[in-house]
Amino acid sequence: MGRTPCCDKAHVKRGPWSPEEDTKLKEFIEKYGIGGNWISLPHKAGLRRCGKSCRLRWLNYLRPNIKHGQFSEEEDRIICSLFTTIGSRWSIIAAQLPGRTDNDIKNYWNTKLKKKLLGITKPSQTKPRQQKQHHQNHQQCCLPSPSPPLQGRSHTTTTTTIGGFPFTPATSGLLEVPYGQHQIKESSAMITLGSDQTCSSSDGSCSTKAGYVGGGVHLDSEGYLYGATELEYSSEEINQLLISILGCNNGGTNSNNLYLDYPTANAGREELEDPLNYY
DNA sequence: AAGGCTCGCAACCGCATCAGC
DNA sequence: AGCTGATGCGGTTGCGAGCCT
Repeated sequence: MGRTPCCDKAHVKRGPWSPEEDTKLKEFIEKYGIGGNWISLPHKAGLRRCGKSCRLRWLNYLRPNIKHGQFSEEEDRIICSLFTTIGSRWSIIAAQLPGRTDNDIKNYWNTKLKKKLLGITKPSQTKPRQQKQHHQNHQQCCLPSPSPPLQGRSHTTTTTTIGGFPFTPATSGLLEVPYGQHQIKESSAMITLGSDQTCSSSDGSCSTKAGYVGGGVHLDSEGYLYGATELEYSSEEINQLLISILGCNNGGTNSNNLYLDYPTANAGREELEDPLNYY
């Protein structure tokens, strides 16, 4: 009945790691690597710990080049940008932030960023605790509204406003969004989650893109956005995506028209494949 | 000064996925 | 193709530290 436990819980130590255990684990791994597999490692290293626990401790704390401490503003921006596009896929987000672990980012998001960005102010008898944080101005950045990550894709053809821009869905071809004078933030353009090529559904041509932002939208080197043809978004989803890519403040400079060309091939499809499966 | 409360973070848990047989 | 063990991942929990009354 049930699954077999990964280790004998009665005979392994749990809870916080002691400095001695850290040293043992670190020295063992530096000398022998993980020595075959994580399950057998604790025994070989002379630790009374579960293999999973050893792995976690190594990955999240002991591994070289782990960055601890405050997140920079740039890191904040990358996190919220990626969260907006791909949701809580912490390992993917962590891969974009050298030295940060998925656990770190998850904790940071859950305890700080989420509250900041969504403007959650818990009714409380007491005054909010003084934050050790260095920056206070993130409410204006990245998340326009407290909506869930991209999911349950829906098709829309209504004219609306996204990111402060007039938004005009057209009927054919490729999603193409001229930015005008808006600069693409470099880090967003460098995010790479999937193929670096997209193909036009209208003429069949393919081109290499400068960046793959996730959620099926590509940036090319000239500042154009391209949506993969198999994807569709509601205007609200694109709104989130663009705000996260363009940065915080479009500041009402809304003189540029954005055009969204939906591939006609997908017209009428009730349910589309989850684009995240393509990664 | 002490007790209560809140927050942040390390660690745990269980499910999903991968890899080898 | 199916089974089993190992690993990866994301959600959740528990504890310690700091703040408030």
